[in-house]
Amino acid sequence: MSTSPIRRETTVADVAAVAKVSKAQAARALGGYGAVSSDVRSRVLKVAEQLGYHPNMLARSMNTGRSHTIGVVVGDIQNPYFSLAMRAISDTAQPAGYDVLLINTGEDVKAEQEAVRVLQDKRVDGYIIAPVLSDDNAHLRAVVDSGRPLVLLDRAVDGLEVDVIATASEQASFEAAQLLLEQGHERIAYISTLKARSDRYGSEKTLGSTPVAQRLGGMRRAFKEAGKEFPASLVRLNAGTDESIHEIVQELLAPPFGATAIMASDSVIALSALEEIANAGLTIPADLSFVMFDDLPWTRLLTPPLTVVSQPVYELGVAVATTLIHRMRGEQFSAEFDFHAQLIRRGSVAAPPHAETIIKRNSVSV
Amino acid sequence: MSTSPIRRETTVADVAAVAKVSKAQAARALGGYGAVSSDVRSRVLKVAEQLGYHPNMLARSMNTGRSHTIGVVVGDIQNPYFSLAMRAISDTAQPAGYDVLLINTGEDVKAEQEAVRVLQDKRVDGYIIAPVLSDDNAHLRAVVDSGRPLVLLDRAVDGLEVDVIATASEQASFEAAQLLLEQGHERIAYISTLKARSDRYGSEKTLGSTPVAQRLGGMRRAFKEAGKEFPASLVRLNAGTDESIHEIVQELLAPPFGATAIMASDSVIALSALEEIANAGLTIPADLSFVMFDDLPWTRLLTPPLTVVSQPVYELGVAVATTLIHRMRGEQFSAEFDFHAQLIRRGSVAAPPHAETIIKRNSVSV
DNA sequence: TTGAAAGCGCTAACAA
DNA sequence: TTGTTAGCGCTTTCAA
Repeated sequence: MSTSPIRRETTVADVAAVAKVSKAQAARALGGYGAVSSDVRSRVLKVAEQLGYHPNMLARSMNTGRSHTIGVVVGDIQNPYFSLAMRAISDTAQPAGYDVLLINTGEDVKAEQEAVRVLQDKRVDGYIIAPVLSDDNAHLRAVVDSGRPLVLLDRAVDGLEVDVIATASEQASFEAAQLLLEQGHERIAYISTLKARSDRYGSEKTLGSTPVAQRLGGMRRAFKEAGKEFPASLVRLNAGTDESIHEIVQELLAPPFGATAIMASDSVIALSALEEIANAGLTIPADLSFVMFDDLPWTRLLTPPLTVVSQPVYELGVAVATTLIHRMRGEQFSAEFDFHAQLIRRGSVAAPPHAETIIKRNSVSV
Repeated sequence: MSTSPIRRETTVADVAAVAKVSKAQAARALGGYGAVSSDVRSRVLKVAEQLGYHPNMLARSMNTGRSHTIGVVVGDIQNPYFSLAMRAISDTAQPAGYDVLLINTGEDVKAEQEAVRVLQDKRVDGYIIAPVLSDDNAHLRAVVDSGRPLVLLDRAVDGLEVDVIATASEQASFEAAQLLLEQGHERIAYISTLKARSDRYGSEKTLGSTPVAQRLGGMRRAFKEAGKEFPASLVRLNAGTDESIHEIVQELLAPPFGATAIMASDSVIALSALEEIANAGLTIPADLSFVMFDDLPWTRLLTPPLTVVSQPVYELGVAVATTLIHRMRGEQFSAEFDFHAQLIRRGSVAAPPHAETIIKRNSVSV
């Protein structure tokens, strides 16, 4: 072996010595700052190349105070919503010279607090967080107090004045509920992973300005306009696991509740719910109507294709990264992003089984 | 404001001063190493708490040489295969005290080289890489030479003796091809994103020990056992974009090639291909049989449900992280992982349109 | 168990 | 343009 396996990495000092210049000059040439004559620069660079010099970013960061790393905290990187956003963040941050330290919390608040802690210790230059809870913010406040920029993805947090990049979904949700109401549905269920103190949704309870709150707001408005009462008992939160979703769906479909339509808050929930619906032997949309949030490619391949509410997830990711980058650079930045969800009508919504008026109308037209 | 926005972070020295102990003792107490009396420790810890002390990991890493960070390089984090593996890596690394620096290469070799460079500079303790190419390894060799452990995910690289965690897929692929052959298919196409010099597959060309090579090997074996010639002209590589996949599918379906069955190398390809197949007005499995690699939840929801080759992706991720962690700790480790893909027969494979013998058999039994 | 002092590899004053 | 000298915040000798 020509190179010993355990060898010290070459440093600026090594390069400087061989190139016969001062450590400072070598550092300047290597770091690309300060004033260096082209003669010295080329000599230093050549020696560095020969010696296989690689700058130690840890040392550099310690001096400059910038790590050129951003911390991203999400609930579940496996969820297509987040992996797409992550892709966008990565695509945007990389060309700007930032790398991404990714922490997955499994939608657990304690893990999120821990994540923030780690990122602070590692001195990331900025944070992108999709917070689990909207009303527990001590750890997020600590980030803000640290003076490093934080941009929230998807959900705002009560009393925290930071940039929030999210999708306006009240209107799309309104339209979805309206569509269902027009078809004769009244018992419309909504299932979400959103963490809440209770699994049930009380209208009095504030869900903050989370997307879920917006969506329920849109639904309420549709019910109000239709002169019907919003079935708050059909809203289910904390739908974290496959099992819990299966249970929820069973319960919603059974007598006391008897949902005739289900709106799934994201694709992960939808997949579990659809599985359970199939298990129950129900056919969409004849027995049950279905709407899912997020427009994934496979929704078009189902029979019938799913009616969905699409969100500009990639664009959201780009926006959140762009905003953060501007903040980290200390630049003025006040772009107004206007992302809104959009209802895409496909085939999974129809009249409920026993809505006589609708069925009558259908039988006439068919 | 009680706290000035621009303030220096509290350091060990600050804590030491207030606690009236030496910097060294404070550091020992805070860092949890060396010998510290319980009296000093508690005093130091209390002061640290009051002052809101947070260790500067950059400084610590510089001294210890360990950053407690692992670098993960993948082609496309948006691909469910990688996002699931990533989830597994994160779930495994976190409890072991490692964070993840994620770099997405977009399946571009230059980006991969750059990624490795960045990770080296940031002094990650170990690397998990799903290499784009199997025969271009200078940058990977540099990693090995640096003395920090590298574990390859999914694909081996020629001449690089490092741990490789991958799925054995020759047999499952053999069975898939066999299933198709039994049904009367001979013009079986295979579409992959694998980067190759040519889009076409020449049997003489070595694909290294990539999963694709294994899969094609399995298919060849099935053809050989059936006494048929393997249609190498129906193997398509470099299927990177939606457009290219659409084109490939169109071409494969048209006269010169006339594929009667398609095997999609991953879910991203499958989605594009299925879309194009639907556009072409073809019905699966009546007009065309279809097999996809990776068993995603939605494949069960299609009509017909897709016949797939499932891979233990999460387990793969856990294994790759576990292996790396052992290596980083310098522990002896030689667990034999035995991951193999598995054919799951569902409904997307049937006899090709004009296979008289099969059709005859069907019409008897139905 | 404690403390003083050196040093990790780099950047940042300051002089020359 | 160059070099000298201090640090950055921590760990790590080495003595005491």
